[in-house]
Amino acid sequence: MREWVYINNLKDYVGKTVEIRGWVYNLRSSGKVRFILLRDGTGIVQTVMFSPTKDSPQFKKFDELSLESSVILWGKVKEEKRAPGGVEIDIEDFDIVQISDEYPIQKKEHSIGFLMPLRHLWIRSRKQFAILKLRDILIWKIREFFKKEGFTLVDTPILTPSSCEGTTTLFETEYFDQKAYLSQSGQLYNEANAMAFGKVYCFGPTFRAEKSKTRRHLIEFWMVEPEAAYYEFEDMMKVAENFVEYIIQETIKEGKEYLEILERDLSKLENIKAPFPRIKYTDAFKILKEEGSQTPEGEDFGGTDETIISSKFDKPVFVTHFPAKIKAFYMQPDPENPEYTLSFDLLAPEGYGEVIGGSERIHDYELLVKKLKEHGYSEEDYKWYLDLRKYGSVPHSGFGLGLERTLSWITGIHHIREAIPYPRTLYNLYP
RNA sequence: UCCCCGGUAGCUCAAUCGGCAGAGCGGGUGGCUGUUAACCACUAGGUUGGGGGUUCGAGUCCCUCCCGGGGAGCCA
Repeated sequence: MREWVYINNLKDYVGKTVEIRGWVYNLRSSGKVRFILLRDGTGIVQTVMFSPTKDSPQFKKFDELSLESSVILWGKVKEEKRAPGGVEIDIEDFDIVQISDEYPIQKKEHSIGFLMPLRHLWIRSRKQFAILKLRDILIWKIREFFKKEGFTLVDTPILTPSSCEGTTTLFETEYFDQKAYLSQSGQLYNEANAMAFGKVYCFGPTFRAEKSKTRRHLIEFWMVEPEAAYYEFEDMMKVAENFVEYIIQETIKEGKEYLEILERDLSKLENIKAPFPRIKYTDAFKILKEEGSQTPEGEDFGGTDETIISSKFDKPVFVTHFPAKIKAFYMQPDPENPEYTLSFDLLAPEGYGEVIGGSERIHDYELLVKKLKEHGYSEEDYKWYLDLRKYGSVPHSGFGLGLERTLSWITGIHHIREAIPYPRTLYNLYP
């Protein structure tokens, strides 16, 4: 295979003739000068050609080009202050691979209703490209953290026989002659895995058939969920804050060039260092009442409530000890007051809301059976899960972090649908 | 599911009290030796989301349906 050079490496080739393979990002011409802005997935470079006559063969070929046409180009790399990016290529020749049809996305504002059905093309745009590059970096940093901390990746199934939390928001599908459900969380399997491997995590897509229609919700989203045996409530909160500090700081370090494209105010992120403030649910409600929230105590917070609480802090804030009746059946009751649980949410600043939900899990067999029944689940369906409390049960804790919410926060974007390549939202299943 | 806003050229939008359907961008043609979402000139481009109603006359008012956007609830 013949070798070619990627645009992000061009500065190493100043003075040399290189081959570039890419797509036309923009075209400009001014009499006897022609510019092709070429993009190749690693960056954009301006290329230029001159001709004393306007009907040279190269100019004729240039005039055939349209936006997003695919092109292989040869030319000499030079430093050029006038060019965006600092280097430019003097075109020696180029081959057209394919002339693009008239490209629907223009270099101007478009409505989201226009762009969403063109998502497969929209991801070529600078901002969308930058967001998805940061997603890649963030995912690697998440894996890196758990690798360093001695957690084992143990994958959990996507097709599952029963629910993890509630049944109203499950996607049901046929599984030969049975019913199966798309996973909402790998947590129950994580608990089994933690009893085998000690410290584990799973990381994959999860599905919630919620009819939610807000900037913080996706139908299909990615969640990373650690779970550790012998880790109690406080231990897991420490993991959570160290984890968040690590993935934020490492991602902004490695993803600087993309955050610049997005014009993200980095000072707000550089401040995200553990430890994070903690506030009990009941105390959070005192704040909410002072601020005039209408949410009745004992209920879960609304999105605006989360924003009120998080605006009191310049770091993410833990809200802890939620009432048992609004939380999942498996959460360990607070020994000081069993109406409450050893649970925690982490609220991100700047209105990005809940990015983590976690808890210590019930490890006592009798108590877990009692809670299962109270929540109306069948003991039969959870037989395997109950086994974990029969064969060497230990205290254990875990949490889940929503990837797209975290990425929205890091990138500073307004709507979560841009934090995943192909968002599944209430009304969007295409493309 | 509920509340609010919207649907006019390929795109983003305008159209005063109900009175000739318009602009910018994009497309096409021509011009320009350093453009930065280039610029200049010319040019083509319309079932005003569908159906019904009121009126001499409806993009505009009324009814209804469809589609989109924003928010709420629920959650990560």
